[in-house]
Amino acid sequence: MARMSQSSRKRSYNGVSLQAALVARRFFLDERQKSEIADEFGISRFKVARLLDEARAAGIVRISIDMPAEADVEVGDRLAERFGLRHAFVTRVQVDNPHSSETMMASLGADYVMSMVSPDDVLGISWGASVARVIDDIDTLPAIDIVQMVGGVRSSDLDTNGTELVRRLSKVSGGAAFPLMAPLVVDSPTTQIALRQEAAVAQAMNQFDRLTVALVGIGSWTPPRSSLIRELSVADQEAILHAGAVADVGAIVINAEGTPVDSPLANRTLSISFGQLSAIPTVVAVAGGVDKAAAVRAALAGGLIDVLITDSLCAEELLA
Amino acid sequence: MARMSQSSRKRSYNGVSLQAALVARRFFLDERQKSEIADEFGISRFKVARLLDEARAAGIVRISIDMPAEADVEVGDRLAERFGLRHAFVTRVQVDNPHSSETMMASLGADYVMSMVSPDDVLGISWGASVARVIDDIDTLPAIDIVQMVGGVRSSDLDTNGTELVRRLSKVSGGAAFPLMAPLVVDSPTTQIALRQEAAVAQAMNQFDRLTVALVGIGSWTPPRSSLIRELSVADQEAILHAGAVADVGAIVINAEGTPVDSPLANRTLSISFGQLSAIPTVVAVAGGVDKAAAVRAALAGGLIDVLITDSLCAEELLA
DNA sequence: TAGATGTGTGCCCATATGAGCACACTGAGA
DNA sequence: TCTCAGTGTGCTCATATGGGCACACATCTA
Repeated sequence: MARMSQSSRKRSYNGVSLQAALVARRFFLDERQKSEIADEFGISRFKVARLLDEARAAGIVRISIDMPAEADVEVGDRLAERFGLRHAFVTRVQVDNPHSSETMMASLGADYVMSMVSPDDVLGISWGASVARVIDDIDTLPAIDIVQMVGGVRSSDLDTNGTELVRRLSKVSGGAAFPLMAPLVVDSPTTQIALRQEAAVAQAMNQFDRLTVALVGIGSWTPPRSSLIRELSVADQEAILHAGAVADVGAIVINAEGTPVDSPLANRTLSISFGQLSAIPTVVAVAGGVDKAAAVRAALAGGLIDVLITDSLCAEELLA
Repeated sequence: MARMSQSSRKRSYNGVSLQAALVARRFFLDERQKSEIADEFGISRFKVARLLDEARAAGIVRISIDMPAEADVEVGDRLAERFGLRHAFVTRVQVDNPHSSETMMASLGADYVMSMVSPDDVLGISWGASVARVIDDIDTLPAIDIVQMVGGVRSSDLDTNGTELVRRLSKVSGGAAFPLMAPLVVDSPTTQIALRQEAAVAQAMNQFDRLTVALVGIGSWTPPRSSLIRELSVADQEAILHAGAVADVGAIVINAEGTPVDSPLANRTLSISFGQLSAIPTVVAVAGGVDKAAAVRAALAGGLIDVLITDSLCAEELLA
């Protein structure tokens, strides 16, 4: 209909016509439809679209999203891109209250799991303080099955025990619970094989291949910040460290490249294997603090993780 | 696909989930498509749309448009709504430089005319300083016809003379020019009738019914701020004032209600009539200053104007 | 003057999007 | 235990929107 003069010189404010600004206002602020705006200004809807593009390109339209102050989304995105993660969430560590980041990480992790889990999913969980805190914050879930991915441990207190966590979560979900009623580490491969065949144990471990989502922590070996270490004899610890251990995920110990180390535990643990964990479509890892940076980097290198929830201290170290 | 837990309690930051904020960021900042975002977060595109609605409703998404600092769009909108105008543009008067508003009004008016005129339009212009300044700023136009709507005047200087303005504009447009080669006011109705039939005059006046866009000024009678007044004998002035004159548009004199006054000029002017002006789909009026407020209000009351370009002084008075 | 080139425009058509609906699940009350 | 609003969900289908194209016009060049 209305055809503009061909070479209409643009009287510009910030590089675009006043009209572009007016159109942008109608569109973004008044939320009118483009064709409606076109009618109002007597131009074609295509022109409206082009003016909007112009306005955005020229920076006339400024959009900002209020993020929770505690979440540093920008750094999260950088992390995600750099390490090929689907998502990375970074909580800002407050200098006056270093513990707050743990709370925030838990909250973020819980949010994420609650929002992304669908009724067809099967959720596997490992153990440890970080995982426990996330689970504490999960208060609604579809009726999905919950599977314990690593055996029980001695030293961890009852609350962060895998079996206890499975029970708590399945209560929330209303789905089936698959606790792994066996120690994480046994003394001999024979015992391991025997236990595997126990109905109660097999029932849980048979679920590993069905898992679609996993929630895990990351343990560090250098420096030692891992609940796993405390479960092992000194001899085992030394052997594993000597094999190049940098991190553990579940009970899988990996080196700096993210590949499993040659470890005396190989046939003596009752827990999910490297291959099985790798096969899970969505592995969500929670780990924060400078100490854990090397371990997290190893896990990232191994491609074990799809979603990372961490804090700014760890994130900065990873990006450095 | 992914169906969320029914009563998922929203862990809220500013009333909406963190997820909503993340989705909003992807959509508004990264300009991704909703279905794309849905895939990324593993939710349906409908959910994405709803999260976006939520986020906007909660005020998490803040959009601002950089307007030229001189244009007070908000007041313009209030004016437009209050008086049923299609558009109203208001320039801010700078206290240190009161003349700047005239320049800005001219620029705004020129912008508007240039952007809204299409090749099928026929543009009519009146006369006066404001109109002249707008026309000075018009530097591109489709090849449209330009018609002079009011006859020539004695007192106005050559530059703001209607005929001169028509020539200038038609040069820019490249279309036909229809100057009105006759005095605005003649002494007797007989002369008026005679002139009307002159080919040169009739040629222009026959265009009045074809006009689709008009650019006019508004003259004030109380207080007297009108070039028209200067064209009239004292006797005429007094008769017209006595008849309730408040404003003139072109050579049409109206009262406070916006209806034409009983005037001795009725059969003695060579210019567009009230009815003809009212019939023009888009009448753009340019007038600013506190002095003109009453006159502008009258023109608005009469529904003579579709688009108003004014300054903040006049606008405030109108809205008071 | 004629041709070449560039820019801005509306239009076609595949695709993205929104309104309203039907359904599943929850939680309260009899 | 059953029923019955209330709420949140994905789905259908009409509508809004964007990518790429062809065309008109303006400007430049020989």
